[in-house]
Amino acid sequence: MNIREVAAKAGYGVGTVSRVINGQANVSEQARSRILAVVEACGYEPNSNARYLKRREHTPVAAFVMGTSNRLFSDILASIQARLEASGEELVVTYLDDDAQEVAAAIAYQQARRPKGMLFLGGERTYFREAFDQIEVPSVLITNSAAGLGFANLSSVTIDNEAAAAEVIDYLWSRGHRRIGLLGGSNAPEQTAGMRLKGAEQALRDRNAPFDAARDYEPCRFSEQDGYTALIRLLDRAPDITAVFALGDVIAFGALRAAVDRGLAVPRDLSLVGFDGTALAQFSIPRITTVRQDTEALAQQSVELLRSLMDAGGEAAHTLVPYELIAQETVCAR
Amino acid sequence: MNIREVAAKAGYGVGTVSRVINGQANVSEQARSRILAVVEACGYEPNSNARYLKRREHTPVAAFVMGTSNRLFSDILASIQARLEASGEELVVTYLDDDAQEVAAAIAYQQARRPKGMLFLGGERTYFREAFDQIEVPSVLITNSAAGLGFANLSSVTIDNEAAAAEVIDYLWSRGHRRIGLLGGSNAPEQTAGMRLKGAEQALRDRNAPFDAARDYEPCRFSEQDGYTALIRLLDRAPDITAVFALGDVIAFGALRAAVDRGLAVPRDLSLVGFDGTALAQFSIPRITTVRQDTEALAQQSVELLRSLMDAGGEAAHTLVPYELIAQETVCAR
DNA sequence: CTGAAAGCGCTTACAG
DNA sequence: CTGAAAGCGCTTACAG
Repeated sequence: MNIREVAAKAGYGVGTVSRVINGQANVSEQARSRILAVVEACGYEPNSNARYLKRREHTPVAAFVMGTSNRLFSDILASIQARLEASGEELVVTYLDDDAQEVAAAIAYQQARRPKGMLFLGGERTYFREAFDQIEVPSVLITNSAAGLGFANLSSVTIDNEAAAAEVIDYLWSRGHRRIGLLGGSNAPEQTAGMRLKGAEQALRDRNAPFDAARDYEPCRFSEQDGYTALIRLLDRAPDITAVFALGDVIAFGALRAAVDRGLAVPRDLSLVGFDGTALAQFSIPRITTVRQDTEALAQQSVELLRSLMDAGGEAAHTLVPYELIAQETVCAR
Repeated sequence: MNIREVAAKAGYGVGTVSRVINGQANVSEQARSRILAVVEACGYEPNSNARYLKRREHTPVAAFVMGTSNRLFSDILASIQARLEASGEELVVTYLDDDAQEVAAAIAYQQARRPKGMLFLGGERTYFREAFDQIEVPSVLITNSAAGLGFANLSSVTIDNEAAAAEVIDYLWSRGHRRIGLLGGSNAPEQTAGMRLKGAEQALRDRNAPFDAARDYEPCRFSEQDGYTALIRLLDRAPDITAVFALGDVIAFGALRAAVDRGLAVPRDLSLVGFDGTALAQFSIPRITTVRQDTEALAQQSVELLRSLMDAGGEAAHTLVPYELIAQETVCAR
């Protein structure tokens, strides 16, 4: 079933059918209703390849997700998809490795499929700075800031990762912790987790805390298993730490299990803070003290920013959404 | 940059360029290398809309995921995407509500985008029976069986949900539990969770257990929060149950938290079994006794079945992958 | 081995 | 308000 068959059945030309389908004004009521009836009866749907080819507009919005086990990202993604769908936009999701080069993947994707827009869930500023100039479509970086990078087609929406991480350190410090371990992400300087690492390190340095990254920081990917083994390694190396700040809930969740398996009571023997405020932290036993990111706000803002960029004339903007340290059950005073 | 420009730069016709790009044999070595050089230099990538339009082959493989918080599905999905990508196939993911009509969504999608193939993560046999005849593209149902439905273009790969659920009941029974509550999914008869419900109910009936679905079963969606509130409702209604079988880990995880908040020690006061064998069960405190599904096998088989269906001549097949009841820390004897 | 031409299914000026 | 025609960027018989 194609547009010609619909036109024939309805007794109009294909141009008129096209106008009806696309809701254009200059069509008679009679033509509209007759054509709509045929479309309805046949269950006709326009071929999107032909449509996009003609409009030179191409495929749907593409999302690149860093890491496959990050619950925060699935939550945001589901909300973004629902919002996009509400306005008739499709979303194509590509999962990348934690340490993949997201911008390189996006460049290849852009060439092949010409998406309307692109969304990055997680990302490293360094990669954007170096290669994003090859990206022509409207894009939004989510959970990291693109401010200062100077790309007219790249907006961003994020919490202030550095400040939030500093607040975690402040919180632990105020509870008497002096030897604090850091867990997760990589030390790639400008990755989402890297920004948190930076904020935490700076806060420790501000307090003249005895922090030595080589000993007190253990990088790992965003998965429970990686968080588990990373904490084991960290404890082996720095057994005197009294608190651990995991740079993501999924890591904290694995670390919590590792601590318990080591015979450490949390928080009595070891305090633990996560990051993201996902269901993992909320339903875990004990509940994990964490930094809550508002996934709905993140999703809503990203869609809005993308849309503004896609409408000609929209300018890149960098939005900060609020975060909140939620004191739950995995930190106690020293 | 389009194929005509490449042809002009290389000094050949567009037909020859097309043949080179598509790796066809009947091209001279000289033409191939000259064209490849131009392609390389310009970073040319063929426009996929035009390509798919022409080939009448259309867009990439589409996956429909039932529910947005189901960790099992994200695990399978990541593995499927990696496998597809290895053979140059793209995957487009659509998240649906737990209770959406996946086949209706697929029909609309098929009309609009003509995917090469479709994958369903979760699904209800009833919907397939009623409407799948409108689907023309090769498809695979994952985590539920399509055996007996008789569609030539629908394969399936799943564990035996009924048998696995019966085994859980058997296990709880052998540990002395007589009043067993069931939690999660809907009573839609042939949904993935519904199959488990069916197997569990049958096993209880086989033992003449005093099971009354209206009282001892509480449906809910696949999320921690829903599992949490569902267990509360179940316990309010049937306070004498000694064990709960949650039809998914994500539900069990929320239920575990609810039990503890109610002052029930798990497993001393209440035993709990999950389903799926995800990281949630593996890292939870206590570790949740669960039925492990082999996500890698599920992913590998689905891709294989889909590929066989896409290669002309492939026949629909219905594969059962093994499951394993993993006794962990949330069940004790009565 | 190669080029010229038709056509995939749409949308959009252009006439009328 | 409507139709006929061009053209989006490819692939693929068809000649040569």
